[in-house]
Amino acid sequence: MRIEDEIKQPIFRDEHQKGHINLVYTAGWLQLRQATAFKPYGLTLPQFNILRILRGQHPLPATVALLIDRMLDKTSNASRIVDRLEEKQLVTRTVCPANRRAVDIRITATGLDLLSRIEQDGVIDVSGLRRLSTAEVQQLNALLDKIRTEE
Amino acid sequence: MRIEDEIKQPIFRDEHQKGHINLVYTAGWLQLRQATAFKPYGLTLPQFNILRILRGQHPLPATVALLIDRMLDKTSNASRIVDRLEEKQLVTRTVCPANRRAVDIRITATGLDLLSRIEQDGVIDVSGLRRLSTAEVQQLNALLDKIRTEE
DNA sequence: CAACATTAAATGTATGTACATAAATTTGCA
DNA sequence: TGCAAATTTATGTACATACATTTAATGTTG
Repeated sequence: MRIEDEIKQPIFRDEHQKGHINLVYTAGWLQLRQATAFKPYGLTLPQFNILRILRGQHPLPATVALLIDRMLDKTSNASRIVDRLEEKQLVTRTVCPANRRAVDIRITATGLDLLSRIEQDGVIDVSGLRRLSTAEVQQLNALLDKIRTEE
Repeated sequence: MRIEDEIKQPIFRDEHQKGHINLVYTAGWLQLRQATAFKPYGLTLPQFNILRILRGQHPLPATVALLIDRMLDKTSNASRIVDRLEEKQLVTRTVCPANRRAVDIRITATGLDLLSRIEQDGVIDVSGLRRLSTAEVQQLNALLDKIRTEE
């Protein structure tokens, strides 16, 4: 469906405004689809993303700072997302012995199991961008990188 | 900056996964820029968007249902965003006489003034997509619409 | 070494998102 | 008419986002 119809706005100021709105709307569309897919497993999207970063580190621990560094949303509060994962016993938190200010965060066996179950069920591998060919995705990546070019 | 460097992930599973992450990341980047621009005026991005819809209706009222219909994020809670705008006296709420279930929401003179001040300051007209040519934005719009194609 | 700055994480507060449910009103139809 | 269904908004709860502040540990420097 064209963006004009999705939000019932027939006319945009210009193609750039329409592109901006389309971009934000499409990203939201993708994220809602993903969030819905993870819901049966009791995970939100940020929780899932942090679990995956932790699996990437496993068996080494990650600190909160490392999680923020790798997260898409730098301003989100990794500390509290880890709270939720800890309550569900999907991760552990221990004071880092080498630097007692830092906290070592590790994925548990339960957490690893949950991730593999999600993957076995094929939840992740269905790409939200499957309508696009590889060439089209490359085009998209180039355009997006260009948008974020600083002066 | 390339998305690989933004989130310090050197390798993606495939171009599609990279595109997905790039899309979500870039939309967040755009929204954070916008939110920062509106902050000096005491408005959040959703609040600003609702104010603009109300101005589009002015002097006719809008209902909550109409706001939801035109919002990018259909699941957000328009009622509570209107709460904030009402507290700031930028909008009024009155029971709709023709249908007492509905609520007539109107932008106030203060609200209209605020919007024109924001526009005079040139906050909105600086497009987040100014790095792209018109042809590139058209390409982008076509790709985004294709992503959201249903089976 | 003591004082001060820096770093790492947690906490506080306001707002927004996602979804379920409630309350009031209107509509439709037996 | 009367009553169930549908409509419209508001409210409740859990979680996330955005940003400021606090707490504790570590570094730095006179």
